[in-house]
Amino acid sequence: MFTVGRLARRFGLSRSTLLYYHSIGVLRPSARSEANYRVYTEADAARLEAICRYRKAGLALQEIRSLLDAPDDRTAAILERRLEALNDEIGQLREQQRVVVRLLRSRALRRETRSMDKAGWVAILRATGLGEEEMLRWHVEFERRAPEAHGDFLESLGIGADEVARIRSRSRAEIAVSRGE
Amino acid sequence: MFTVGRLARRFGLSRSTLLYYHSIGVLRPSARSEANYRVYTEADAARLEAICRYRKAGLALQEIRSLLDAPDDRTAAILERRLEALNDEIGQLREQQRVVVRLLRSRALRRETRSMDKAGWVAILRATGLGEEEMLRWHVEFERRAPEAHGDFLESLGIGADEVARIRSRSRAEIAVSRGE
DNA sequence: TTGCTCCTCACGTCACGTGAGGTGGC
DNA sequence: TTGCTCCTCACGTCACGTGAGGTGGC
Repeated sequence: MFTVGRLARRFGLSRSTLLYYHSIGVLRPSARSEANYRVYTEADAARLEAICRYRKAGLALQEIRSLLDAPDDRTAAILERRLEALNDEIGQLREQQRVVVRLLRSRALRRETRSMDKAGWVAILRATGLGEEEMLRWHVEFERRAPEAHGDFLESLGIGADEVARIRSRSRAEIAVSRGE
Repeated sequence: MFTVGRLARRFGLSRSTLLYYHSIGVLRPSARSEANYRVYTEADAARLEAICRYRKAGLALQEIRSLLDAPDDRTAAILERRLEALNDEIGQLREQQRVVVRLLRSRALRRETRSMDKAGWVAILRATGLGEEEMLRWHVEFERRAPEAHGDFLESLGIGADEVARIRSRSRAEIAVSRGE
């Protein structure tokens, strides 16, 4: 003999789940106590166990109800139908995965073409009228004012780590020189 | 310039879907006509196209809305999160598949143990007082009155096809004898 | 009396579908 | 006038979760 809360805890469910199961008639308590409490018997618990098994298979509660209340010659057919439905659902999620991957790729592509690589930047700076010396000056200023951002920027151009390190150390050397060290 | 119905048809959606998109603010028409009709522009259509793409990825409409209205540096993160969620969901459905298969197997097993095998039948018939001769007579009767059912029955006992064939041909031979052939 | 469990509504969720009752344009 | 589309509520779906307001047993 159980009350709702006890039965719920025994099966790792919430009380409101059992109240819902009662309301839709898939699991009705065998009796009521004097104080109008729901009283569940061992037979009710056994039924709940079956319900949980079928729920783990993803069957709808209405289906479970008709399955438990009807003779079980339909059970196998229902389970096989569920198997097919699961295949469909998994296929749909796989399709969604493909869509997500495509979206990620197209975004990466767009960013690649939208953002700049080394050649593009050099071209712009040169068009602005900067020579080799001014470009070095530009790196030095960038490194002096925002060294981390400078590093991030260089890496975002797709330059190798060693070249990034070379540019930055050369910039730092120039900074030291300008300080008279 | 489109009205709801037109735009819906163009994208293979229902009118109520667009009404719903309006109500939650993910796609608001740019204007209203004199008669209070929703008026959608090409820009709205472009936005709807993006919405459909993200929906095919299984993103929630709220997420899509914030994704479209915010700068898109969060897009990649959201898509990657969706990819993980999809993996989880697929995993859960696979688990459900395993449960269904187990249920089907256990049902088959239960039926096997509930139903009879050859030894069980022979034991029952022998306990009923039948000797070898009467058992042959029983097969003969069964084969005479319902040959297909006889075959099904023998196969249901898990007997090999060759033994089934032997039993039945012997039964048929007896039938022929009893007819005086 | 204090906690605890119990009770019965009733509303919210998500992405729509489906009327109901009424209006506007060809 | 007849169809057609349009409009705005409002309710239903599925499996619960979450209060709200109140009662019973240790």
